[in-house]
Amino acid sequence: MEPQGDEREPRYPQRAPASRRRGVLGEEVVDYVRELILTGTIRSGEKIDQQAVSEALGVSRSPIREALVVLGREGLVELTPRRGAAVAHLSPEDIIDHYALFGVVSGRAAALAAETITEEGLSELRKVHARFLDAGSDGAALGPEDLQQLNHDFHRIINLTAPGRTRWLLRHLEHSVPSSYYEFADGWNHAAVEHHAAILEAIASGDADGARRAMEAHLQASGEAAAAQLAAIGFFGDNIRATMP
Amino acid sequence: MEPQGDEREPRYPQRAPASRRRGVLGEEVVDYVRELILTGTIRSGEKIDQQAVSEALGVSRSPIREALVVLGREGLVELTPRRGAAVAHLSPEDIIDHYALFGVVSGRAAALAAETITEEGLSELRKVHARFLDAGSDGAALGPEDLQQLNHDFHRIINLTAPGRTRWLLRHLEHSVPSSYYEFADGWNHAAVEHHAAILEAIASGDADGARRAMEAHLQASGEAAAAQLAAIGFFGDNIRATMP
DNA sequence: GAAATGAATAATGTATTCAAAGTATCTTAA
DNA sequence: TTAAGATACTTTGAATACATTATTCATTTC
Repeated sequence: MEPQGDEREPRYPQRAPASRRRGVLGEEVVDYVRELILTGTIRSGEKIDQQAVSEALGVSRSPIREALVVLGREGLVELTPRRGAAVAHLSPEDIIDHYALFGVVSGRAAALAAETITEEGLSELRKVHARFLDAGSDGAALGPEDLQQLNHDFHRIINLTAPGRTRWLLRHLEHSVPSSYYEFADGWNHAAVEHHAAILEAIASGDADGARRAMEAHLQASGEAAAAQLAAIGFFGDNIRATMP
Repeated sequence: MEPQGDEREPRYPQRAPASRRRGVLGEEVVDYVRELILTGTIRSGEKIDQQAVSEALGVSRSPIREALVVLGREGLVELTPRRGAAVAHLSPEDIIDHYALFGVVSGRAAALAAETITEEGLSELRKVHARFLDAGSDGAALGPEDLQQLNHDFHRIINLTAPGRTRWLLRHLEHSVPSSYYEFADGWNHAAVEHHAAILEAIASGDADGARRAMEAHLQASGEAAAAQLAAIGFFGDNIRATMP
């Protein structure tokens, strides 16, 4: 097939769709392309070749198009009417802003949690936080994915007290941005533990406004860490221009 | 079912796509279906027949599918893997919640406006508000659409001070819910004028937190009005069951 | 008579085809 | 040599075709 220089698009790693079941192909394509974007494999502003993705995944262009429409709605790709799709041109400020939004919505959830969380929920929250705390202090046998999971659980318990639409928006805000906290920075987990402690304390004492503020601060810090991580992997890759005459 | 209903789906009003330009058909279908949902033409939980929509608009099913995927992301439509699309099952509480989210995000924009709005922006805002105020007091020759426009302008000026992603989210939150304020209720404009006055005053005095709270209160009231309007048009149409034997 | 089984029917999801618009290449003139 | 224009090629967006799955409805069985 490629004897010599048939370098169509070696950029898109081939991957067989996890499940061949009809009806979910589009979502799998969404995940695939989103990962390519968030890992910096395809850079900001770069065009997304429908046929290349189609060949890489071994599916037709129909699910590809639907996936690109979804990612367009998420704001990760820009769709230009007759010119196709390209990776959205997102600046570090956009990431910060996105996390600030994430913050005000999560803050609302935290405020609601402070008012309505049950004793069971609170004890669950304390348990998760304790494990998170231990992992940071004594270097327990927890891998970065475990920390990621604990962090996720902490937020999930809080968000469970929020109404459906708030949870729905939180899910979307979380997915359309890098969430691999364990990749953020070295000191990140330490900072996150302190943030979580403040959030937990406010919720436990029924301080809705304090919980809101603590959560907003936490997400703001997360945004800065996420922007830094993205910069590190070349997500904002404007350095291309710097190397070009 | 209709007694002699050999007609396929008389529910979908035929409509010629406004522009035949390639590349925007999908968006037009989105608008069409969204309007059908928000006007209560198709009820909560009702199935959306792709072919019927396709025939009503005179386009193929491809743009229909893309539109349904978009509406699924907006939360107005529920997509079940091999069972197609149905109008999302939204409760009054969901509408209230949606507006509460709208409120916290708008509140962030208002807080930013209080800190960063320019003199020009502030004077624009005062001008728009004055016209809105006049329309309410002396029954000026302003139609409901004009009031709607003035209300929209008021918010737009505030939101212009917000970063790009915040504006982007606000646009989406606004579109996926009824925004015909002039249809809300009789006293609505009067209430909105008072809310706007409070927002304007807080922004003008640089009171970020006050602007945020005023905006949140405004959107919460809007949510209740919107839920009432939706109930009035039968959006939550569970009364069907009551009239059926 | 109600539940269950199976075939017929319809609708969905994906692939494929086709026409229009974009992009690149080549030619020609200034 | 560069700029402009024409032509070939690519890619997109929409339409159509096809295969699979869901739904309906008649028939059978308990």
